[in-house]
Amino acid sequence: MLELYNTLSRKKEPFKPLHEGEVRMYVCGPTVYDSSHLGHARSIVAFDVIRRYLEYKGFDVRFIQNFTDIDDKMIKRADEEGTSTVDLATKYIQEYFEDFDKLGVKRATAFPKATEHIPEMIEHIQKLVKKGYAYEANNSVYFRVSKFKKYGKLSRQERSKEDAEEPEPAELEEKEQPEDFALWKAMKPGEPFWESPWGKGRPGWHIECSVMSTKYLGESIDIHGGGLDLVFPHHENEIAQSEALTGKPFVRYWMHNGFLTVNKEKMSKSLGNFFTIQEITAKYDPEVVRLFLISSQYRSPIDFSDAQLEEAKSRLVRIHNAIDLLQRRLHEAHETEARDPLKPSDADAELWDRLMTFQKEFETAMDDDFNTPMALASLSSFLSKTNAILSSDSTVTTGTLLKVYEILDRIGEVLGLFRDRMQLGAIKTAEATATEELIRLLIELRAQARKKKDFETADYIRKQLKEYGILLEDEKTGTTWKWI
RNA sequence: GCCGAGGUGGCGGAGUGGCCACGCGACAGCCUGCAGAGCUGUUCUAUGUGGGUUCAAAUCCCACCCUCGGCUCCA
Repeated sequence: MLELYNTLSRKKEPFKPLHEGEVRMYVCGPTVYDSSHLGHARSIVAFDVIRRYLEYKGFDVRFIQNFTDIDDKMIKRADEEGTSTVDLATKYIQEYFEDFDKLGVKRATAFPKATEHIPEMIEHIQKLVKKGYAYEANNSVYFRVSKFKKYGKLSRQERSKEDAEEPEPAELEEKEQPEDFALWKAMKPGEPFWESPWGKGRPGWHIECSVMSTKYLGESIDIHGGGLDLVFPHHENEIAQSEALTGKPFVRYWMHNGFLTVNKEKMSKSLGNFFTIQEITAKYDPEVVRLFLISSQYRSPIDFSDAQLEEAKSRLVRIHNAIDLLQRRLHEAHETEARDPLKPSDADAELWDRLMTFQKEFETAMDDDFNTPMALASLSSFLSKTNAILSSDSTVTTGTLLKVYEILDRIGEVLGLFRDRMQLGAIKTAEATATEELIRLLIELRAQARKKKDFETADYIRKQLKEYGILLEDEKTGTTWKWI
């Protein structure tokens, strides 16, 4: 039974989607005025794993993530760079996809942009005005917080003392109460604008998520996610805007990820202590970065350091080695069985047993609010056992090995890890085939030298190959090699 | 001030009443011509401090100390 922590109740709750077998989730995406940094990756990867696990559980997941492509920061940055907000957005959205494809993040069902939903936002605001939840002042429109009685139910904050947007004296004068927030902002000279019933202007920040969530997923959705910093005011305001209009619960489960910190301080643009995803992936394999990010539970803070990335790297190598061993045994078993079918042995039984235990442990961990560290622990234990069995003299049938393979593949799919490693019989180019044959020839020569106790030649071959990035490893059943 | 998260071994990180995951590092043994990988074991009588409850507490209660975050843009 899947349980997840709901920020609304501050408790873990059993997860039951609104529509049987289907999950509708919305995650707040970035404002595309600058490169994504590792803090963003923390959030995006966390919800990617959540989404993947829901799919593993058999849910049909509709996953929407927005791009905020118009707001104060967009305008300011476009001005500084002498470009338009549209070009700025195009540039960083493209970069966003490059970064997160690299990190193995699955694409959302749709990536709606704020500027593509202006008419819907205007309509929503008009309805709020009609119902008395919003009012116009000097060509801007504000939400009347005092009218929405449940305001503060998510963040447990009394009403905000300031506008959620930049507090400007002019705005404060326009607003009835300081806690009211902007739904529509009147145009200032030189700014991009859209026509509206209140004159030229642009939407406030919060309205886009309410509108796009409703448009793509319906008035009530299952999961709405984002960073902990969005709880107030962003998500609180989304609830107000949406529920004031529909009278229905906007979101059933609010989920918020913890921060990525550096020296225990939040990684953020304003503190200047951030690393972009491009910087990090230039230094570490994206898969290492991903493993690092999921080695903490998504709600816990996670502290960045090179030592942590190095640890993740070692861990990943270990996982890869275990998979490589499995692949070799599978090929061997396959060749053997082509001649003479293998009988299931005690090793088969034990491996099978461990596999079932592993799968159960993995699911229990993930069912408990997506406890990825515990899930990884079960993986480690299982791989240790697999290594022990596959390194011993006992034989395991292809049937069992294939089952191990299948389950590892499914779990790799949930974590977004090591699946590249698992390609069986990948198609090779002619050059690659020739290279492999040459390497095998050298291994054969070295084996002959070793047989004659000519270790000088044997070590020379191994050393030279290592220089070319090829690592030889001697096993009982022969010598294996891999690229390093 | 208000709201919230957290302090676990050399390090990272789980665990919400008993026997304390898992990983990284270090060391030892097995294996090996050597190395690597792998396995096994040790490091490991770890739970911010002081009290209390209990046969039993990292886990529950009380007090205190410290760190970080939100209340202004932020994943």
